[in-house]
Amino acid sequence: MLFGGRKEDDETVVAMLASAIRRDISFGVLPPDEKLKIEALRQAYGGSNHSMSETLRMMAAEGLVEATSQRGFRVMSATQDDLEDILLMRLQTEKLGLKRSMDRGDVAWESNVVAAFHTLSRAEVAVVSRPDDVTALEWDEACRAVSETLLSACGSRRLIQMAGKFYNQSRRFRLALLREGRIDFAARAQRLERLQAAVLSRDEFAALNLLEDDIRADLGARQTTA
Amino acid sequence: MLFGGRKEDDETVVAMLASAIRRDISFGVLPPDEKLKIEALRQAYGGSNHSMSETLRMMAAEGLVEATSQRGFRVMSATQDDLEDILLMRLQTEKLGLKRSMDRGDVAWESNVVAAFHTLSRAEVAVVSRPDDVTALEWDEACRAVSETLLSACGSRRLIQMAGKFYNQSRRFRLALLREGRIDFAARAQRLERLQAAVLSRDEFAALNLLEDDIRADLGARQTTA
DNA sequence: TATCGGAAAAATATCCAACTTTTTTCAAAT
DNA sequence: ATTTGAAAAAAGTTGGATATTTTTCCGATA
Repeated sequence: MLFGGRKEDDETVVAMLASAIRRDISFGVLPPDEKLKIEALRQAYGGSNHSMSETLRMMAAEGLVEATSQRGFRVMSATQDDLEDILLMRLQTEKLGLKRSMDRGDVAWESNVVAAFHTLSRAEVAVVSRPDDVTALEWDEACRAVSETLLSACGSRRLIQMAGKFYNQSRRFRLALLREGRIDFAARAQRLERLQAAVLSRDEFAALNLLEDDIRADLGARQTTA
Repeated sequence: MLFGGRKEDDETVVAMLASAIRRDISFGVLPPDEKLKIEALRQAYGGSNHSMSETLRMMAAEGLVEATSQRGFRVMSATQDDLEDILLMRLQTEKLGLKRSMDRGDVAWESNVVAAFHTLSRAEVAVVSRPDDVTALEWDEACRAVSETLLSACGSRRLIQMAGKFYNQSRRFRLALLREGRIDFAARAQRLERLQAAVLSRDEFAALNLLEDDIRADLGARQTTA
């Protein structure tokens, strides 16, 4: 475990186990395709065999873990195909969600968008200067919050859920890019600023293109626009 | 339980419980928003409390059941909003999937499509003449098989999963329409025939429009095209 | 040497019974 | 009518026990 992030507040045991394992998968502590043996995990993370079993079953639904009947669980693979598949789904869900939010969002939504972008800009500065795991996690959370906020006015509960799920699946790849120093933060800052402006001025065409660029950059893909 | 559909073949206990409960939710035996108490379900469907708990947690991920921390589970609501949300997601996922399949599908895919449509046409005849629950279930399965086959060549594992998930969520609504005799099977037959023709002749525009019409009709929504 | 088969070991899946904590219910008191 | 708080119900958790399945490994056979 990277840092004993037990939020001993209100969460249930299964939820705590899930977030710990989720984090370790995101950071690659549990590498792709690794077998997840109940007993071993139980000793490493705590909890009973049942709790662990339920946790893994839950994470299988999230797409972070692969379940095979009577053969247990393993960390979801992270091949080029997976990356492209996740990229496709993120583009589809987030673009649609943003479009709908821009059609429906009110002033309160706009304020939330501004707030989320502001938080992110601070997190970007922090992660550039202090690239440890805690900062990385906070940066990633800020990114997620922006995405979530952008979609929050789309009016479709299921679309939001789906987008969140695929964002979670993409975490591993983004954090790997960060670790390898392959993120151009200057370009990012510019892109995010333009995205925020486009969203607030309700320039749908520009916003969707910028969002697409951002998601592609997030996953290390080539840009569409020059 | 409608009919003790235990497939005592290979499935695990949790899988059997899930398919039994899934079916009872689809048929409305377990109505929307009904509280699902572990102990009561355990007695009705069998299995231990853990098996039931895992089953419900799994079904929550499928979107057929709603889980609230420390407050148990209830059958997912089935409001007009839910219907429209599911409709939106089915349109998005299935249209994109079909488009991609039509770009990529080979002759083997075409053969599968023809086969699936043929099976469905037989099931349609059966469900019109003999509208009992078993026939309804077979008809529904044939519909699902067509949808799954249409998407099978789309090249995106996650897209296929999503589409299947939302199809499952829409089952309740389709079966309700069927029960209430609100399905125009003549129009359906025509639509399906035209859809198959459009798909096979790779007429993307026509195919996507027909698919949209079919999904909308499936969920009792107004048609877009006159 | 390769592989085939089957015993041994490991791991999963399941159940039972008890216990803790949280939520819900319900009736009495303000 | 609202609040309060104790009793009841239900969810969450655990440990241990057992059955079933998968994997591993080793010797026999071709």
